[in-house]
Amino acid sequence: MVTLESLLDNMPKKVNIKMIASELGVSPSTVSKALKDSHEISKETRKKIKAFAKFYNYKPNSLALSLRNQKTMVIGIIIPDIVHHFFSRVISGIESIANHKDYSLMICISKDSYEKEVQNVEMLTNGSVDGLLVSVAKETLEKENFEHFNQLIEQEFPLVFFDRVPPHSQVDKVIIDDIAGGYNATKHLIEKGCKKLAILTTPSHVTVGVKRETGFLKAIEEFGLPMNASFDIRIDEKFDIKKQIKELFSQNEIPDGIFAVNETYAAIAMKLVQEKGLHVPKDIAIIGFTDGLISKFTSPTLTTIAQHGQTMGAKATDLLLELIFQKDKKRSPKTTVISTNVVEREST
Amino acid sequence: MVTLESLLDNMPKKVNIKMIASELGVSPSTVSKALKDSHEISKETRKKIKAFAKFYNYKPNSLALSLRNQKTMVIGIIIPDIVHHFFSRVISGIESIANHKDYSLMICISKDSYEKEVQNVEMLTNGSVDGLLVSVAKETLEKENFEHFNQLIEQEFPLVFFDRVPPHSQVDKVIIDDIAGGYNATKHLIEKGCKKLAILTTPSHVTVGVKRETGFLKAIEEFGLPMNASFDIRIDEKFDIKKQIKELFSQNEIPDGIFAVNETYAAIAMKLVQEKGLHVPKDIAIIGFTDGLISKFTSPTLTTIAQHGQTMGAKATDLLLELIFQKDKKRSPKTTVISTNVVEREST
DNA sequence: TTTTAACACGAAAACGTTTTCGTAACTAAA
DNA sequence: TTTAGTTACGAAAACGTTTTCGTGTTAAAA
Repeated sequence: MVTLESLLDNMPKKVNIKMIASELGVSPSTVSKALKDSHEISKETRKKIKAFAKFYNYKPNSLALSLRNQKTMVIGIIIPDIVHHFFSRVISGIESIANHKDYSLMICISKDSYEKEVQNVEMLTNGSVDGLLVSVAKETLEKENFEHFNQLIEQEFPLVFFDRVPPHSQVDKVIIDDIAGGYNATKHLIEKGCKKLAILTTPSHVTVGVKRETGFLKAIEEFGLPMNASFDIRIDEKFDIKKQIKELFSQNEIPDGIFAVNETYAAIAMKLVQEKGLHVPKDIAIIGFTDGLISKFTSPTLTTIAQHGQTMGAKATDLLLELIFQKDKKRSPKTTVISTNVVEREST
Repeated sequence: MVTLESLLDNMPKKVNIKMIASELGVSPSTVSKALKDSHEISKETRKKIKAFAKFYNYKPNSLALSLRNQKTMVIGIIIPDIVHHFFSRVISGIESIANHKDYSLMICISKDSYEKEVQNVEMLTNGSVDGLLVSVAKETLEKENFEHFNQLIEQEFPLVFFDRVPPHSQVDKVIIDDIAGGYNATKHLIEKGCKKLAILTTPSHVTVGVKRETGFLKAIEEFGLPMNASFDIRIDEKFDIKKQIKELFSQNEIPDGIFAVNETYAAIAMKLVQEKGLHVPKDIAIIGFTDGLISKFTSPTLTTIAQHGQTMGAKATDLLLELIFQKDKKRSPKTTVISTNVVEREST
């Protein structure tokens, strides 16, 4: 007679339905049905099979399930960088929704490289995931080559962009209201009495930088302030950031308010201002853009525009799941805008 | 006659080998072989099939491949939290190695919950990944219940722990040399002239906190300094951190040097010291533990013990890949220790 | 002209599931 | 006693690959 213990010894690392079936002298179909409590199978057989399965800690193989069901319960993510507080927060937001609906996450990092992004897209869309969440690599935005995404869209593959999105295209996306953010940041500086505003921004292919500057210029114009061209610094991260920001203070006239389109630029600018012997916010007020950690720990603490990365991730996931479920229906792309708000601290 | 264009219209979203085979009037086996350039297939047939496949952008389905080859080329990761600079760096390190060897990443977040961790382990080990990289949840460490991992180890499932590892167990792991780190941090403070040292640490179930304190105490003893019990603050993050740190300054005697076992505690402590009207480092020197972002932007900047998260991720992945490849061979568990170093800034 | 070898391909099994369909055995109704 | 209806299970196909083995055709050697 075969005891459970002797079976234990014979059983290899991981049991599957076939093994259970042959050990119990039934067919795989019977086991499968029994484990799902199908009334096609007699009570006693069900009980026996379930007990056996539990004892050997049987768990269905997810690859086989995915192949069979034509769905993986996995969401793919492509981000430029993971060592970035904003993106971590987005991922956290994605995870909270995904986890709640029993989806797992497969994360690829493009390192802002076009080639890597293409590879990642190919990798993820060959059956591994049910849908894709993408924040586009800088290099891709520079090249303006979105062919790899267009293919997916043609194939009606569930795809949602977030934060860094392709321009002018009809796609599903979740973005920050960068224009309003830039506007509000600038307005905040103006309300604090600043008259000579500078902006630390990104090269023109980075959409978010451009939009924040648009808001900045809008406010400047609306409040009738002059715009000094040399107060418009576009930082190229390929070179030394500090040096580029220093340009701002090497002129005969210096600003009394600085709007930085991200936290790092703001923090570096603040250090430089202080090194110059000037006081923040008395001599120069500074406002940043992000919801990172740094702002809370600088001296003085940094006023910022909060981006709500977590919300962005959650919304993007909601939208993606919508796409996954009503895959058949024809629909027009949807854009969700996340609004920002000023978090006032000591630097303004 | 069937033209390529007319086929295009008929072709559904994603082509597979079967479709190619039937369109071209050959068998699936022939297609598969042709695509691998097998000399079993004639040159002309090969050329025809490859052209067709390329035109329709055929890519093999990875689920089917994984099922067939019994390997997924995916590494699973379970971490307590992703919005944490250290863990992001570890992931970045993992990714760099994994990517280089054509592995992808599947990331789960335990949120420091035991239950979630168990779910994540089950999810990932049902065929989805070839190996697992785990940093254990706080709750699991508290409960000291590692049954879910023991099962994997019995099954000889490739598994490597990093940073937060199960204590006393015979497992493969990569850890920071926390004792040496704590020792060196303390020694650094002593060399800077501090005599009354305080430590901001974690509850005793968090191994890393305990180890850093062990190093701290070792240095204290070695240099013959007194240890004031009320200078040993164990912070429980369930309550207000700031309030707990304040305890340190509410006594009649206050320390002249503080060792914080992480960056946040250090930064908060520094703020508090300054609020008290005291000077860092003149009145009180502070050293932190981490390689986060905050340290570089506080005023004064924070001296820290660098943890090299990226290196940790890379080493853990190296080890895991080793396990995956020599899965058969019996071997004894290996522990890799990452050494730390003092990064001196202005706070000491 | 027969045997051997090379060539070019197809059939089938396998990876681990689920589900549809078929059917043997038994029970209940006609 | 025949018919109809359950009950309880198994066979087989399907998801998309790869690979082993077999085989019909042709060309070269005997």
